Amino acid sequence: MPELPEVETVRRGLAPVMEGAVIHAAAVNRPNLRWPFPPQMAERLTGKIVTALRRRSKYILVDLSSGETLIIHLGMSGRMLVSGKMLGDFHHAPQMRPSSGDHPAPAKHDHVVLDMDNGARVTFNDARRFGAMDLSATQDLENHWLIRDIGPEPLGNAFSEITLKQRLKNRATPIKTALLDQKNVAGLGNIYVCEVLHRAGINPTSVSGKLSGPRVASLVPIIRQVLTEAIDAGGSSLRDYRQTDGELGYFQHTFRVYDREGQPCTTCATPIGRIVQSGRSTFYCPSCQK
DNA sequence: AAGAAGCCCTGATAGC
DNA sequence: TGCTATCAGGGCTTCT
Repeated sequence: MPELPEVETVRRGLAPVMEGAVIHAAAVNRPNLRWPFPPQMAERLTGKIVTALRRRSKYILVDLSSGETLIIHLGMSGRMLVSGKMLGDFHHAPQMRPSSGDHPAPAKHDHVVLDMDNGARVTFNDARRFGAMDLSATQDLENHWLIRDIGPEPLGNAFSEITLKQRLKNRATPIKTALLDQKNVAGLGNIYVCEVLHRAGINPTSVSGKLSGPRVASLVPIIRQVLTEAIDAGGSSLRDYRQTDGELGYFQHTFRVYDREGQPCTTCATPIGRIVQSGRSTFYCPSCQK
């Protein structure tokens, strides 16, 4: 579920409580998520200042004063919970130091817990354990095996009509599958690919390499728009989440096609269809998307 | 080489 | 009620 907008929302929620703060204690409650944690992960986190929180594709990057970066992927069910007495005030007064305590009881699947020196607690909970964490030298981050093959950030300058056309040229794979491929463009998942193709009026089964230049070009601003709208929706929900249970990243959002099989298309009222491509559900309007 | 299927993992849900 | 089958999906690995 977490795609680029959800991950960005989580990053923004974590930044005020983590940036500039020291990781006072790190609890690593199991040896692995999808892959083993790096050696001595707790020790390598403890006592380090979080100098910056960044995002690359669906990865959250936690830069540390040690020169290492903690790479976090939420996978499918990963969640971040922020707790602490001064929860609602971190953003405005990050220098305040609430007393420790005042955290919810440990929950099932709380795999990594970071206690910051400002009293905030950041808990990574992931039922399905498709998530991942690793440590990399910050300098070498771009060469990390999880990151090195990822394509351009869709909201950055490196993503353009030219690069997308280049990537799709001569490709026999359906456009749905191509947009899901992180090498072509970073951060899109099943939900937003479906939404993008609906807005673009492109049938998900269209052969990538046979789409006309203008149609491929039209995808670029639509991808940017869909992601930006979702990030904005997430951002506006941050405050609400912090005031309630501190859970980040899963906000109320309505989709035009995703998970709406049989329901009327918002554009033409034709029932939304569902097909399976590369083992994943694709939702689309058989009438609008040709 | 490219494309598609397989796999990991648990919880929610549907069906019996 | 309770069990079982199915599905969800990011992204690496394996197969064709």
